[in-house]
Amino acid sequence: MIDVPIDFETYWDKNYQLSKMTTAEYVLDPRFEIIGVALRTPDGVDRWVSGDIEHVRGELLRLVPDWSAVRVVAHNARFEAAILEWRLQIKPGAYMCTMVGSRPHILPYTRSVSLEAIARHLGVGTKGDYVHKVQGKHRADFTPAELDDYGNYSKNDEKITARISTYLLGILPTDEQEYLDLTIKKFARPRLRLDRAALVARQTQIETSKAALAKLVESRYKATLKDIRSRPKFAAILAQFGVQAPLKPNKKGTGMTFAFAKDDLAFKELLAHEKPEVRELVAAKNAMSSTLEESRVKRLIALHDIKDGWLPIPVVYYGCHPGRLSGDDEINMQNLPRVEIKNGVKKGHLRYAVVAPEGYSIIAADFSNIEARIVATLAGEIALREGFRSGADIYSSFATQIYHRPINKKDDPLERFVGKTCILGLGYGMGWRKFQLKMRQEGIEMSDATAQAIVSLYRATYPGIPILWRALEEMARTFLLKKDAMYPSPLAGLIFAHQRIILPNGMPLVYPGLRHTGGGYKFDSRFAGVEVMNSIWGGTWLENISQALARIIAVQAELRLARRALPAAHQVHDELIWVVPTAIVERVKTAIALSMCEAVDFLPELPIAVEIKHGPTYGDAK
DNA sequence: GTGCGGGGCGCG
DNA sequence: AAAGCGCGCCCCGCAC
Repeated sequence: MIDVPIDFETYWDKNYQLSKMTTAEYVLDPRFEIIGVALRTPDGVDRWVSGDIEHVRGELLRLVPDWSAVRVVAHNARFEAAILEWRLQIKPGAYMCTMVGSRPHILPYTRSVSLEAIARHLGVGTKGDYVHKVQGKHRADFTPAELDDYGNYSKNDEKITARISTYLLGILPTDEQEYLDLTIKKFARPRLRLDRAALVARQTQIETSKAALAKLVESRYKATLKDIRSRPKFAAILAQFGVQAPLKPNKKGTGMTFAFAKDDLAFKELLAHEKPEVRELVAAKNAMSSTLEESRVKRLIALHDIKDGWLPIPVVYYGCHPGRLSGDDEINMQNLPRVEIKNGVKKGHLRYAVVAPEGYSIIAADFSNIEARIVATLAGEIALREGFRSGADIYSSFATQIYHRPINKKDDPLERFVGKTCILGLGYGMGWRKFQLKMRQEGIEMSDATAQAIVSLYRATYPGIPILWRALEEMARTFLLKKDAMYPSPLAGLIFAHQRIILPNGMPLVYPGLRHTGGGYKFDSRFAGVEVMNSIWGGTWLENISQALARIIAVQAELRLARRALPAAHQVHDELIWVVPTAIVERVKTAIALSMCEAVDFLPELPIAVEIKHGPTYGDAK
């Protein structure tokens, strides 16, 4: 595979530009026009090709005879991939993106992955600003000399990209390079489709119910849905019925704010208020609080219409601190509402609109409670670990200890739920106050003493877990705070070094600017200035590490299967999604199960279990 | 009009 | 503090 760095320059103006629309919308827009493209051809020459789309395509095919043997290198490769594949019908063998490839090691220190910021950080050149001079300029508007200048600017960007790539490829393990490529292809080569009729039907349902709500609110309360949405206006409406709006401390702890969230207990209580008007208003507020489905259905219909029904999935490699993917391009395909019935309301309609093409089925495979299993294994809690391995009902077992009587899934769903929350939540150090609150929000009342007792019972039952929190703090104090420190720990091959934990796949979990202050450990936030800090302690570290290890395990499985001709269409953290011919679904499910359950090299004792389902739609595969 | 912070909600 | 954590997008209100 030979690397070909490439940089497209395309028409843009005030309203038509990438920063104001999604990649798919921009590239497939009628206004789309290639001004030119800079690339380094396999003979090592940097070139600039300019002309109409047929000319560009012809030249790219002439200069690079075998694109299947090429890895395209670009800064924001999702953009270059969309142009190459959707506009020029050119399919390279692989992609390398310097923008997302910079996220694991460099972003923690630059807080920006712009070509300019990364180039400055690495000292590999300075980006020009010619692109800002060409707003609203079509190719035909350029004089030959201007086009030449633009070509030189573009070649400079391409060369900088090439240097950044050389650096990154030197530090990114080959598995990660291959995985990064798969994330670009999830977008460029969609395998899932959208069911337009299902989307429109759902949209109509939503519109109808909103219209009915608007009518009701207007006739009874002389208010609009906008008034309901506004916190101060809603408070004023409540006051008309003698209800003082519930308050809670704001997030910064600098004052009070209205407690109008669906899980705020004081707000929830109003759902049982003696006045039917109050109950109705609170229900209306709740209905107006989530617009996810409404806006998402719009976005999906638009996507359906610009890409012939295909669903390109924009995911960001290393979008999250511990390495997981994040969403992008105005759509987060990792938070579609689940298929379930909550408070008597059916959810998950959008998942039924994500479908397999004719003759194909969707397979969704989940790692079962992978993080809790990792925690048990890292902490050396052998009984817990082996309980998971044997398929025992862990949640019921712990609930049995809480309630001093045998609990089982069928007869004691509530008690088992308490046990489940403990096993999944208390491992990261949740305190009894938050535990009690969480339980209350689920409708389970619990005294202070009971909540304290349950949290203590958890820590006493699995003492290795609190010990692990302590050990992580000790290793942080000894190694993460010290320059040039390097401790290869016995924990899953984790190496503790200055401001970072090196994971068993060689990738870092970075804590930039980590320091110990009076209030504990803090590190610079990725999302704001240095003055904004994230706090961290043993429980947080265990959470970050477990999530990072779970991510590596999922990626290893995804790569194994991709190499066996089963590239995943989508991934949601611990869930992998494939689209396969319906005729071979059962065989493929077996192959997937075997591969996903393969022992993990850096944690051989980890018991793995998967849950695999399939159906014609994503909703059915749950 | 645009950008930004806060509160909120969805998923894992 | 023996403290669950990780994201992206939405809307509102407000500053400029």
